[in-house]
Amino acid sequence: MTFTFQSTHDHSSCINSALETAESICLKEGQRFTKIRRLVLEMIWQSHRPLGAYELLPAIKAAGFNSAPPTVYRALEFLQELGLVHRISSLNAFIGCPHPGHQCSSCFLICDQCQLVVELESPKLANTIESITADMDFKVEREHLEIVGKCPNCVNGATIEENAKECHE
Amino acid sequence: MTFTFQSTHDHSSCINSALETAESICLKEGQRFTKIRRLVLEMIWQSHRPLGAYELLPAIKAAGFNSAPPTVYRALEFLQELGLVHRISSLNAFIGCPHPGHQCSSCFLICDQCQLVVELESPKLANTIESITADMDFKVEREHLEIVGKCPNCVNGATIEENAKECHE
DNA sequence: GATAAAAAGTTATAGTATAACAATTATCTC
DNA sequence: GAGATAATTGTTATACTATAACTTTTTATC
Repeated sequence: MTFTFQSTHDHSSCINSALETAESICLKEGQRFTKIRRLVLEMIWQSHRPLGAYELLPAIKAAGFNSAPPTVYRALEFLQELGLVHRISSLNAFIGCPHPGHQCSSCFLICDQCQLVVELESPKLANTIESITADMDFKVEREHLEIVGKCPNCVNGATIEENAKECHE
Repeated sequence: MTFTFQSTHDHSSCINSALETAESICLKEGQRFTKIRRLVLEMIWQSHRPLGAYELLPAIKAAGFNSAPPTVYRALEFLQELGLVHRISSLNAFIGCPHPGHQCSSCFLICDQCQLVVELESPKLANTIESITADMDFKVEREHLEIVGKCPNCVNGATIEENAKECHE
């Protein structure tokens, strides 16, 4: 079950399934899921909050790898190209994709209080984009919708600490 | 008439109307439309391509002002707060808003070949966002949709130079 | 004109990302 | 398995983007 802000959420299964999916996608694409790449993806999936590239460096160093910026940016670039990770451009930060391989237009719901982010696939959004661009000959290659606001937990008065303690650590 | 990738487009009227609108909005809001702010807005409206903050510095310097980064970032922040300018986060660049004051959800059509950008208001997008978020208690504060691809001119084989020569210089 | 508030000047630095080249490791071919 | 090739990682340096903090100047208000 994909994370959608609910507290009832088995996060370790998020991590495991993300790693397994990544492994099979790499296999299918003939790409190597190296230790650094796996480590970076694992770090990113530690939470449903986007992480900055520089926040990943300590873990890389701790694991005994070179921890200069190119190391992490290379891994992130690789993961993004396979659709395993997305960059939230307004935050200069990266988050795991819950449904890599799907093509449907997706959007990001970003809570500006607790920083949790949910990615949703939306056929309706795909339609909207299609209808916005169709009558003007614009050829869409990719799209990125960020919706910023308050997540259900924060709307209902959860403290940031409570939210952090829940599933989405 | 708002710019929508057409070549038949009186660009000097774009600039003038943007500056006049800005002036009246500042007046209404009790804000000062200082020379630096006007200059920055004018520079941004020189084209329908987003400009990086550092690209604005030479013009500021040429006009006799201090051209350290804070100067331009302050002006940009001011203009953004009044809705006169938007930041295209995936490009770290800024573009003039063609319809400041309106609230309807807007999106950016970004040509990755000639760099022209069109901002469109879309009630349909507003609906879509509403329907995505409504049934999950997410309280929307703002949204930002970037659609990247090829604009009609580039789809139809215009060279970048041709496109640059047109209205949207 | 004195005072307060806003804007702009100035210096320094934080944060994000990539270029370029060297060294190492994995893969492929024979 | 040895050598050639390609992919990955190490390493150093630097470019690009943005803001903090404090000073000076300008503008508005009394």
